[in-house]
Amino acid sequence: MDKTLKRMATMQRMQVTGLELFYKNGYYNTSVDDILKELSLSKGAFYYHFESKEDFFIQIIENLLVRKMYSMLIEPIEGHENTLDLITSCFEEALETAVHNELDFGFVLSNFVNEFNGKNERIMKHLNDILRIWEANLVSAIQRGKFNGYIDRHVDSEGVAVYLMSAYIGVRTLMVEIAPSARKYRFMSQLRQYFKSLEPKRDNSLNHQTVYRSVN
Amino acid sequence: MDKTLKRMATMQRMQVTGLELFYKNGYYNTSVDDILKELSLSKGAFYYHFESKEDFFIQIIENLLVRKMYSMLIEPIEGHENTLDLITSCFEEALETAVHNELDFGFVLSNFVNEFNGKNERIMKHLNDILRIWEANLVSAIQRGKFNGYIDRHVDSEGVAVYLMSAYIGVRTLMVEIAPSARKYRFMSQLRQYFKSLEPKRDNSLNHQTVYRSVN
DNA sequence: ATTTAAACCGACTATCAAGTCGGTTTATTT
DNA sequence: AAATAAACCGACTTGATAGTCGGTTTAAAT
Repeated sequence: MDKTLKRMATMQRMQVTGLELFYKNGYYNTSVDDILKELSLSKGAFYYHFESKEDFFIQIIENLLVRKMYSMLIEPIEGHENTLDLITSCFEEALETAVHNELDFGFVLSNFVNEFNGKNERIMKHLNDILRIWEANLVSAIQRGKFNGYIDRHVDSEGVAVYLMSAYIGVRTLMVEIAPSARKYRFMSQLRQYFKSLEPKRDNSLNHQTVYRSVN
Repeated sequence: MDKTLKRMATMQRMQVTGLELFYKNGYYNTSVDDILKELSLSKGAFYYHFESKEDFFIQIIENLLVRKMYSMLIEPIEGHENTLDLITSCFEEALETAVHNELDFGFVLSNFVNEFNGKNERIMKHLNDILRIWEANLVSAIQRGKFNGYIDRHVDSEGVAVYLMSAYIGVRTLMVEIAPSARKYRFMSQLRQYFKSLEPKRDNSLNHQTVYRSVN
């Protein structure tokens, strides 16, 4: 095998397993040896490829977390259809993977925010960057929704974005132990209820209302 | 000083400082010595009063966390006035203490849930108990609101409770680093918007039909 | 086949943290 | 004042864990 390929493959394996264990047990509670044991690799291999445990983690953020966030929570809401529908099914899908105990990267992110807050400034910077991207993307989705007539013009886009992120992060915390599936269902119902209240008021513009109805 | 009093005083001091440091740096990232150093006490004193670090933490939960949760997030919404107003001002107040970097016990709780989830079953049991109490209390508050005519009868009480807890826990996670005050303000606005949608509808069953059908 | 360097091994060091324990101080009782 | 026990001290043990480093294996290049 090509040397560069082998290098990439090994690093990739380490990062994937690393993320799994870091998420499952926490960063500080997972030793480098834990990861290496899982892969039947040695300390030497690890420190040949990575400078330090911290450096390793930052590479995981950049290579895995960021990409997954994009594909799961950012790209799915970039279309020009009804924004609220897009966000609804995006959240629905992300929470469904969570119910099945798969990695839900939105939560992985907030989980790490909790763990590193006030402890590791360097890592926090990377995590906050992703949060900001997520927020910015939601804001522009809301604005698109307003422009296209799916959302009332008087709605505060930033406010909705913060509220959505809050709700998502929070429900994932609540889903970790108690009745994940039931809580997901209840959460999604209330989210729809909330979204209802963001739709254009009748007195505003009948045109957009019709657009909405036809799409629905 | 009375022996029993001295004992209580020392234990109390240890627990208060312990909670502060555990919250700030995480449980696993805070050593018993860190706490003792802060208080100019020794290992001997600690293990004279507590069996282990874990036992110490559970006593903190029972003596400090539970009580504070009650006084900050449970008792304030127990009245018979407009439930939605009660919850609004309760959250408003709790988030305001958070803005000023004081201990916000709702978040302390969810923070610990994140840290111990999958790692320490015994501690998780205690934390989940508190979550359940919070939830049950919210549910009965919503039901009271329905009974008193402040909330629409068709609203799903459990759903609203889960949604509220989610939103609260989530916004606190988001407030840890970026623009806490602005986020609090935006969050509260959207919460009010959401609450508006829970108020009784003037013309009854037809509207609710539409609401529930749009769930697609 | 030989060379060379990347990839990997694993014993070792240094450090830190939980918990132990024999001894000392402090305050109460008699 | 002496006796007694609670409260506290701090050196020590035990067990992790991050990171080091000299040595070995593997595979591409010549």
